[in-house]
Amino acid sequence: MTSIKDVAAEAGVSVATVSRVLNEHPSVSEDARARVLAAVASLRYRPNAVARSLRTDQTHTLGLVISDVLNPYFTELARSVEEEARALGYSVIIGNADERPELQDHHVRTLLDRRIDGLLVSPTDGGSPLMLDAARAGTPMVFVDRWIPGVDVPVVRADGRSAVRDLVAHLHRLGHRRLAIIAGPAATTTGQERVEAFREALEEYGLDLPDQYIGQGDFQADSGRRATERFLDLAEPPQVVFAADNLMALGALDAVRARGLRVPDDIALAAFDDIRWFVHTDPPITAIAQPTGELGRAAVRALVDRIEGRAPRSVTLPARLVVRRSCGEPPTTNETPATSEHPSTNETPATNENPVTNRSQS
Amino acid sequence: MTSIKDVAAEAGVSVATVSRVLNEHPSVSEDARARVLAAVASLRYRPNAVARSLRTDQTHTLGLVISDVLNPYFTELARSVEEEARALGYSVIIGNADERPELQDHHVRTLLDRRIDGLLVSPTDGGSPLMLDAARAGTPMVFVDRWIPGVDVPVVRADGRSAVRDLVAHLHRLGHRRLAIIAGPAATTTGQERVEAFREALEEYGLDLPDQYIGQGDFQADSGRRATERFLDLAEPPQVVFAADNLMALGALDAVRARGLRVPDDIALAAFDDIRWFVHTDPPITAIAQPTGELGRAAVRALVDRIEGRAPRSVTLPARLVVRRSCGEPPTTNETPATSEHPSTNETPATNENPVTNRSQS
DNA sequence: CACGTCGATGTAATCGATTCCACGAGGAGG
DNA sequence: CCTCCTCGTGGAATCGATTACATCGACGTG
Repeated sequence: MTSIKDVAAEAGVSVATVSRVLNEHPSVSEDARARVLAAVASLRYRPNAVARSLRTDQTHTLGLVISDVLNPYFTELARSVEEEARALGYSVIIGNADERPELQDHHVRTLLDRRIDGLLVSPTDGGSPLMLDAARAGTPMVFVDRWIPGVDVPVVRADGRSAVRDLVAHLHRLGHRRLAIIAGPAATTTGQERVEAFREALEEYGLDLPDQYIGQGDFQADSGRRATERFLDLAEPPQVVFAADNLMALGALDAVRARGLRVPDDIALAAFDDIRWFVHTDPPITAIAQPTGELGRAAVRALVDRIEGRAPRSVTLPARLVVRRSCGEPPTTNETPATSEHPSTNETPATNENPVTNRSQS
Repeated sequence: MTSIKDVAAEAGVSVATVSRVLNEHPSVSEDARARVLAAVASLRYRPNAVARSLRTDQTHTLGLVISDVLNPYFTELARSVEEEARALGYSVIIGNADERPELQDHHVRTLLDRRIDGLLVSPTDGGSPLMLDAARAGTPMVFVDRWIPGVDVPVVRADGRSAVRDLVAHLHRLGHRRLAIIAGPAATTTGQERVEAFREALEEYGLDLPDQYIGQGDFQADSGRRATERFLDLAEPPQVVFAADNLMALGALDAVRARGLRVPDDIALAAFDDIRWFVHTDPPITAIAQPTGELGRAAVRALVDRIEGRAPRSVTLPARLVVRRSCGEPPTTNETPATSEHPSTNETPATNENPVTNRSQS
């Protein structure tokens, strides 16, 4: 590999001068600069980022540890994170935790070993000592989507509360009274919050959320299937199943289908997280859409602010309800297919406009 | 940050001894080893991977440049790549090219700057000078899924030829005679091959593939929609649309639906690349499934072989037809939902067993 | 007893960059 | 004309590891 010494030799200057040219230091003569650039070009020299990082103690790299790459929500998040980071001059290394705390730890450790400049995490659990230590030790860090309470780290997330209320209003209006939820792991904030929001919304309508209508899931399709089967085995099965993420909704769909039942006629289905495929499932699925792309970008901006010495801000954006047919009513809005937009812009607006239903109370 | 010097001081030995303990060099006394390990633990020391890489000239990192992360096929590929790499002691940095050659180049450049040990690429185009240079310069490299002809780099891919023949047989048996294809970019091997395989299979049945039945796509949903609209505008529209990847199939579905037409009654649809959502679309979509996970793993093994001085092998695995209802016939096999399998093993077997249809000629 | 061998350890060179410091030339100002 | 400052430049230290080489003591063998 050609190094800065080779360039210096070729250009007839010292390595210091080469470095100055490369870093756009002002005091370099026009002559020297030209010779260096010529040498760089002719040798096809590229600076060794490893050496540079060692010296400057910065890698211009962000770590992103997400819970599950196969979940389209996180895929989209990862994509927007990379995009914004690139715009700000950073690279991103993605670690996929697969909802497994020990894998999450593995990635956090590897990323810290590589001396990434900052860490974006969507924690799978309540936080390992490793991660908490890193946060306390001053590693620039931002939580995205999920977070860990009691840790002094900015959080960028969506608030689904109002959208969940819209959903319950919608369901109530359609005559559904027995509503069940497939929850995420209790160790995650999103696992808890969505259940709470759901319960609170039900209370507004005088509805109860009995324990047997709370399925325990782990954000994976399989758990959604099992929880749904259990619901269907009840003496009085729920009329609606609300899955706390898109994969569990997929599993629920499997379970319903395996019994020869139909959505929404026999049982209604709704999901947290909207994904493009929901437009084309049988039936199209009513879902709560997060402003995924904006979340990713905001998270990167917060992290980079922190890294570059500015004060990072926590951000909470609203989610919104997208009504389709899986709960029983044909959509009243005419929806443009998600795929009709350009891929790089196909995300749901952050505004909470156009809720299909007005809530009956505040 | 605590460095090896701090550990040495704490343990009362030299940095050399610390390094030896950490690298399991045999000639270290039991006493010194114990003191070093104690110091490492009490200081929570972690070696600086950047410094280590600079000295040893290896990063234990692979680069993976894929065409489009939002495409579930590539997401799954990326996941299996990371998994196998981790098992072999490597990390993976993913670069998403978004089907844009200049972005692909950006990522290749960044990865090379970081001195990754090897590169896994699924090229979006015919190959930029940058990538070709890197290959010639001896950067360990392996192509996965797509490749660039005329470059001496091992290729790990699926052969869809026989599955495409099975598909055409299936379509022919259902009485379809006017078959169209939405092709991928001509600059990609998969873009070309799938059209060729399709044409050859049609010829076996005495069928023609007129130019107007070849839609030009770019592997993105939007192009699938446009191509399908053009098909539907023809005086004699095709009876079947075969999309060369799953996103274009999604676009095709959009287009058909926007016209108020139904699949398969008004027009049949099939896709290359099977994804779990195809089980639940309306209707479930007949697709050609690649052994995605096995491709990823084989690619990593080939690359690591190359890196560690063994001879890498090109690998070609068969794809297989998965019949669902989108072409007109209820499936004759009872399909287990994709989500019933454990997420880490939910991939299609590499064998070509169980084709629903026997071809009428070889 | 002398010498060679081997195991344990430390010193210092090295990887490829950045950057502090010193130095010389040239220009401005007194 | 001398002094001082600025500009351009090179030498050398530095980042945190690995590793070649030197050293030294203990031990086995002739």
